[in-house]
Amino acid sequence: MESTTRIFKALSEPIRLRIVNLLLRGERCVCDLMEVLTMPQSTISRHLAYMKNAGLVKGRRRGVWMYYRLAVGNSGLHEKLLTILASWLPQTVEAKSDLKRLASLLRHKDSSSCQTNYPEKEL
Amino acid sequence: MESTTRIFKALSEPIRLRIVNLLLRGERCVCDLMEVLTMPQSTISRHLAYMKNAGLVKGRRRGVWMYYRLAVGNSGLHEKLLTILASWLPQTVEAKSDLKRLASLLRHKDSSSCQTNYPEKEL
DNA sequence: TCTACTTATCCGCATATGCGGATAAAAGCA
DNA sequence: TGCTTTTATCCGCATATGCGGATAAGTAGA
Repeated sequence: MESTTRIFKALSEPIRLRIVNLLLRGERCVCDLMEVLTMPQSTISRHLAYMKNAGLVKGRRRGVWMYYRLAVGNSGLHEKLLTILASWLPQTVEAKSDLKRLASLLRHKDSSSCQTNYPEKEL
Repeated sequence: MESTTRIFKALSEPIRLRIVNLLLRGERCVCDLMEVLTMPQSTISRHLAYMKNAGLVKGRRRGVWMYYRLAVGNSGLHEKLLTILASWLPQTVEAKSDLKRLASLLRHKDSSSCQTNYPEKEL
């Protein structure tokens, strides 16, 4: 029950729900997240640390970049939560506008900056 | 999104999840909740006020007693949350023991004290 | 109205957490 | 090693929230 309330806490800030929304489309590095969400890097990293501690996301280092992705649900509740978030989040105005900004960012990004090896889901 | 994070916050304390669990079986007055959860009345009332403010529960006064019940989900997400909580909560040890204590309380309760008019779900 | 019972709110206190600038740490490259 | 880039953590500060005893408010009955 404690681990469940930690997940709920991790979902209790709008900015963190927006991060979840972005990670639903694949892993992202901190620099992309801060650009899309237009928040200072320390703020983004702090939220990611909080979500990681709650078991909501996982991080993978690749060179200087840290890529974060959603952790697969390790309990029935966690898994179902991700499912309903995946169906609900994209309807929200914040999510839609973030995804637009992300798509534009990926289009114009310098190819020498952070890239993911993983196939992206459609934006 | 703001209203959603308020619901998540309302679900972010173990004691509040235990209240949700009890309310899944029907409405309950504050005095029953404080007895089952063995917490002081001010603590129970404070949590109920928080949950009510988040739209998670509703209160109904009947004489001196206040009966609280789960609010029906007014958004798709809210509704789905209640559904998965209803399937997950009863599996937890805390929920099981609370339901036992509730059943025993209802058995031995003085019939002159608070009663509900609504049919109870099976304990 | 006075009293008893139930619940809501207030109070002081402690902790958790948010913010964002500043600084430290990690990694890669020359 | 020294420099650059990216990310993590630290810092001081402000706010939110938890706790439970004390008190206020609401209700019913004598």
